[in-house]
Amino acid sequence: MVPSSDAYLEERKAEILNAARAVFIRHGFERATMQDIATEVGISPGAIYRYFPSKDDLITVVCAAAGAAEMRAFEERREGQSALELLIEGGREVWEGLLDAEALDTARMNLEATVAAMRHPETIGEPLREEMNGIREHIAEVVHLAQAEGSIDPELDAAALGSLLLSLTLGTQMLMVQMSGDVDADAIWQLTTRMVRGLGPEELQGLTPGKAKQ
Amino acid sequence: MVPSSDAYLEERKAEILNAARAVFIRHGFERATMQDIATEVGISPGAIYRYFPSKDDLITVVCAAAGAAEMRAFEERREGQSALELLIEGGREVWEGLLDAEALDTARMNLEATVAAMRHPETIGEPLREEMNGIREHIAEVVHLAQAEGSIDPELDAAALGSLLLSLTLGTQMLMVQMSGDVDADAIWQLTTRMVRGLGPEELQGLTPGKAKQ
Amino acid sequence: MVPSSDAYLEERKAEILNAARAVFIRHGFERATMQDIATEVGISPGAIYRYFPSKDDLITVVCAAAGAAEMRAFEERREGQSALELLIEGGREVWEGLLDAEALDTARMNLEATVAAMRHPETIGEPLREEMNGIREHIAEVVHLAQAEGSIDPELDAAALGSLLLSLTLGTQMLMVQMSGDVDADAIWQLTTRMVRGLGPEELQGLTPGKAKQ
Amino acid sequence: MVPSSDAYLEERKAEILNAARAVFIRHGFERATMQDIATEVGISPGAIYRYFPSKDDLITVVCAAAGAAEMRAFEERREGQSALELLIEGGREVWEGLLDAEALDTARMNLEATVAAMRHPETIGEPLREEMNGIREHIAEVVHLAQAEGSIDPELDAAALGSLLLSLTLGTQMLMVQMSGDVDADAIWQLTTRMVRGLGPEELQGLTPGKAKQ
DNA sequence: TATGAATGAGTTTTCATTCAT
DNA sequence: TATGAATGAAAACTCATTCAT
Repeated sequence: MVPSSDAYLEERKAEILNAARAVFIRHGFERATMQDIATEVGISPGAIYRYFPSKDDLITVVCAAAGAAEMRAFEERREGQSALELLIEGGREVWEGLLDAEALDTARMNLEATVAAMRHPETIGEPLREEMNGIREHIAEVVHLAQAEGSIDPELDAAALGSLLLSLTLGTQMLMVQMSGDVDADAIWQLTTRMVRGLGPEELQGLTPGKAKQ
Repeated sequence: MVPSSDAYLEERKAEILNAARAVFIRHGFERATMQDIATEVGISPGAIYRYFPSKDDLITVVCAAAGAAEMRAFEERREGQSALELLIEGGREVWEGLLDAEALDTARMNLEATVAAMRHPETIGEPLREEMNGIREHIAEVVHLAQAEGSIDPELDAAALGSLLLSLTLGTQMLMVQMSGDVDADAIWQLTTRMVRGLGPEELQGLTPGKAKQ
Repeated sequence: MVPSSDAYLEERKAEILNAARAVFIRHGFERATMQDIATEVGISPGAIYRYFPSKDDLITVVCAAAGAAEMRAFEERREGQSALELLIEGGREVWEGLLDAEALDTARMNLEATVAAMRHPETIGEPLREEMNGIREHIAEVVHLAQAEGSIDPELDAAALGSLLLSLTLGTQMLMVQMSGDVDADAIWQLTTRMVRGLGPEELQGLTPGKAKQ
Repeated sequence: MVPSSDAYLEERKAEILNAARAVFIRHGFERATMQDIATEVGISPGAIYRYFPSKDDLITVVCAAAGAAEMRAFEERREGQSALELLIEGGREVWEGLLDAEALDTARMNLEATVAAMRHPETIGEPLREEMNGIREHIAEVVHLAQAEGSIDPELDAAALGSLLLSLTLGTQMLMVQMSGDVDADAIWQLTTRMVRGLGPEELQGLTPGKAKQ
């Protein structure tokens, strides 16, 4: 890799970003120092400024990345499924992110980003809000499809269900942080699917949650 | 009020605590300065140290207060209700806290406290964890009662439902912060009660969520 | 004791002075706070200012008292003794102060006062200098008497012996502080008397210090 | 000198140390500010922290240096001398330090260090104690040799003489500080040698200091 | 480009002193 | 007179950012 090439610069930038993320999770945005990050990458503090104009900018970019990665899973739609299955399948993919080894770190970064959004409404808050709103609406759309196909009660407030499912995801992350990871996210997810299946228009026929149980 | 009386001191202490809370919500724990807090109370920075030994202590106390206030509502049990109604009624009281004028501030403080818990596991993390665990178990107990009385499927994982409901509350707060308050918390709550009522063993007989509407 | 009487005030003043001395020895002049002293006396910090205009003044007075007490023993001359015995007897009384239970505290205060004298040449340094010079000259006078009576070599530099004996006293205090009291002051004193007695004119012939002068 | 070279850093560190010593002598450890020191070196206060982690550390290092330099002279033994001459020669070298232009500053630093030792028994007190004890024992050893060769009374308490000579040195420094340098240290030294020579077993025959001429 | 020493503004904390009660 | 809460001026220390090399 030629040092002067754009690719080299991009790679270096990504490297710094990763290090920053790790350090930010470890120490928090405010407590983390540029020196910490430089040490993590193995460069000098001054060098960071070649790639990012300021610490605030670094924070902004890390937050944006966090928001973007947040629930990319939702984007991957599968064909040939009922809308209800699509909803549950999408949720499952998101929840997988709450179960893996980095779940706690992801949750911590999410918390940090949310708090940072309060302090920087323009640069961090607004993009995060857009992101979250997008997810919320995306879920609501799928719920609409499920209502159209009859697997969810058409009377039900689709937007509310979108918010509820999103909140549940965020809240599970928050609880994980508060409980230092001692949360049975899988059990919550199993229960969630059961409850969602229970929203059928006729709360009865054939919808046998017992069977659907995990 | 005599300046040297205990009552005066207590009042002053509470005043500083309130100011600190307000300033912390506004600027965050790290960014808020003792000067900010002093200015908010209308005293000199040095005076604060007569009441609190350090900024960290002030943060700890504010967080503890936040945790304690968090869901005191749950403690107030009503007599003469079915366990299911008790569960929903308790939840409703908690959710009222998500609907009032200070809901956003409460949510912000909660977020701050959760992030602070990562940095101070001993002084802030542990008490918060205890608090949250208590609530989680409290809900699980009520769920058990509901299972015993037959209003909730006895096969269901009571602990998971406790975690789920707690997560949903936390997540709604987090979403409110991310969306700057633009969340229809009431709609989420309505949907939640419907979903909980849907957990009955026979998902059918006469459970009319519409009527239960708060 | 009527609170408004002068005697009461004087007693209170002495009480504060004693407390100040104790606190100063414990924490040093700079580190000791007015609050420390007030607590030691059992009064409020503000009350001290009724008796002493400032902390600096308190330090000055404590230092003056230390200097004055330093070697009051010397003043008490005995009659019917030879000048040499007078010298040794006077020294013995001073050295008794290096052997009692409070010797270490006295030494510490002396050190503190000497250091304080560097910072306050006018108010602390000058009186201390006067005091020490007085003692030095007093010893020299006794040495002169001893020379006159023939018990000490008349060629000897009386002023130097005065300085030497004074230095030895100060130095033993300093060493005691450095060694946390682990100094056999009595043995030093025994040796000192022997050396002083060895300064007689007839140890003699051939002993020509003048010539030996480097 | 390249700023990043080790030699540059060492030199800068030494420069700061010297400035600190000067400032500490001028204002005392407590009163001297990091700003004072920075100004003395001609750098910013923050820069000092690149070389020393704290003001306390700076004080500790300055004190250690003072203790170490204290009486290095003693270490330089000469061959072909009698033990008595060795003792007196060693003392003379030490006393030369009490006679030069920096004698007063050295004495002041010594006083400061002794007082600091009271406040920091671990970091300053203990090393100083070790240092002083080493010197005391070193002198006692030489005295033993002198006793073996017959130039000092073998009955004499060698340890006491070690303490006495050390105390005299310290005390002369202390008196110099108290008298603002108005002490004839040379005269004290002359008298000291005479008194030490007077400690021979037979205080008479043939002790010819003239021959012993340094 | 990279380095890392230096800057200097900003923060917490202490404490002599004052003064209303 | 005594009290003790409050003041406010330091002072130690941190760290984002700069810039000479």
